[in-house]
Amino acid sequence: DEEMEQQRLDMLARNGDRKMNSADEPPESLLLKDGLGPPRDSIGLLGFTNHPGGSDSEDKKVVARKKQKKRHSKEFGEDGEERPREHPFIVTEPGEPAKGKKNGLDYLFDLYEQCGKFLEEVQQIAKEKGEKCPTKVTNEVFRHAKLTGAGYINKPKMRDYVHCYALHCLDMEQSNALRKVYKERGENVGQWCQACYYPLVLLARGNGWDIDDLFNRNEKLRIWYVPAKLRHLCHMERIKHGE
Amino acid sequence: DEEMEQQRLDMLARNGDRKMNSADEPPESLLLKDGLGPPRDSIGLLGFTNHPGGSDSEDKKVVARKKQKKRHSKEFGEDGEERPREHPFIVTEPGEPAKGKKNGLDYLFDLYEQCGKFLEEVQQIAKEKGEKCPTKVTNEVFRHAKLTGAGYINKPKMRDYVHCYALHCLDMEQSNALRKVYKERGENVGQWCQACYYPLVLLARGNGWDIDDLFNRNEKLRIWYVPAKLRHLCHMERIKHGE
DNA sequence: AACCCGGGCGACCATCGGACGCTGGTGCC
DNA sequence: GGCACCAGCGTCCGATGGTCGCCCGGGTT
Repeated sequence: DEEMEQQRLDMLARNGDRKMNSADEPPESLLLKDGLGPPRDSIGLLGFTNHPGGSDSEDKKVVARKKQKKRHSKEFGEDGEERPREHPFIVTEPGEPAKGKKNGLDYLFDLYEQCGKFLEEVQQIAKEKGEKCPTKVTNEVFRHAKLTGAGYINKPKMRDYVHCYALHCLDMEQSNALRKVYKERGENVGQWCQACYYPLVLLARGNGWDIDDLFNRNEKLRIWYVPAKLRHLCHMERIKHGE
Repeated sequence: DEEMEQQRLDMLARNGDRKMNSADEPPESLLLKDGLGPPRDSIGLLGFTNHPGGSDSEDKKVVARKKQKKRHSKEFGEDGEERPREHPFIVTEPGEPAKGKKNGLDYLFDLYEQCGKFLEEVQQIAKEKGEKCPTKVTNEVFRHAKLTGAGYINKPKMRDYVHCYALHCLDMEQSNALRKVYKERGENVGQWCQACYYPLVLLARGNGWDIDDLFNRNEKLRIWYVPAKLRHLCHMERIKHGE
């Protein structure tokens, strides 16, 4: 059980790998004006520049990840249709179009709405066929989206930003404010993405630490799995704040 | 799509493998007095003594099932604790104790209540640990039951009789009547188990063919997955009855 | 004791939810 | 053009829901 807690910490920490430049580290106000905001790293989201030095005997199973090989044939046609990668997202304010070969956050959030539509189609089809009817965005929904022409939608992308969409749904004011601040600072998408966790943890605190309930009560959010990272952050804060 | 329908039929049919003795085939009244009851096999539950002769080129993937080896060491102790198999169920009337080395149906249904309790424990634990909280009887619940001393509970057993428990929950009158009839006939558990499907299909019909809704509205049933076979039977009947 | 019926549940499988880091697109100099 | 940054998403993985039929318990002869 203690061992599991350590694994969870490791997992959460890994995200801190993204380079942390201490020189121009943003002030705490980044977390938005509330006096509630703990100092930047107090819940373990950042820091841990690398594996915590303490226990190097703890190789465990977390280590060995097999080398991934992308075929990406490059050599002539091969089979059919290699989709070019989508343009990266940049932090934009609401209504602001993305400049250059980039996509804005309004577009990102629209993708979630599209998935909702695809889910409804999958549900309709399932009911007609007398098959089990999903209540969440499942692999089947992503498959259906891809086959139905939305090849630009895929599971890992949508999973990466679920919590950002959650903030957008649960507190658009705060979501918009966060976008504005991060845009003006010139922060990259990764930083903004990380920053979205905090306001959500605060929202969860105001809801008796029940993040699942927060998701389930919201019409748009109900169909998305609560990201494990968000759930664990809420848990850790609850413990730290003394239940 | 047509191919899938065929696979479904195959699957449903396989159950008919249980020897069908045409000599002493029970009369249609077996289905209980309602005039609604179609003739015994009209929804494809039985019959299909073996693979439909039509397409033998259709080896597909349905065929190759690997040889199962049960270790069942037999040779002295080996490791620890080989649980003896539970006594088989027999059809009993409500309140009737099972004779001989058998278990009665009241006991069977109690197992489902026990699983409900184990689920509640797992939910409590999950909430305390800030982990995802199951709403259904999952593998985790079976694991918890086994570890917590209910070694006589296991997944395939509980799955085998979910629809019987469903009938018990949704229409105890009819469930009790069915038990009585099958008991008096001296039918075995397999026959009774099969017979439980029909009343449920009828119940579903009275609920706009929505079997999931029937499960979800019932306090006790909500935690059990709707068996695929039951869902498909409802679907086939809906189609046959002209939507 | 020998036999056969029938069903308990071990073990398997496709697919799921979930995660991570390799490529390679992109902007800057 | 060359390079460094960084994030899209291919690909992997443990575990899940679901299933089937082997093996043997049990009643009968």
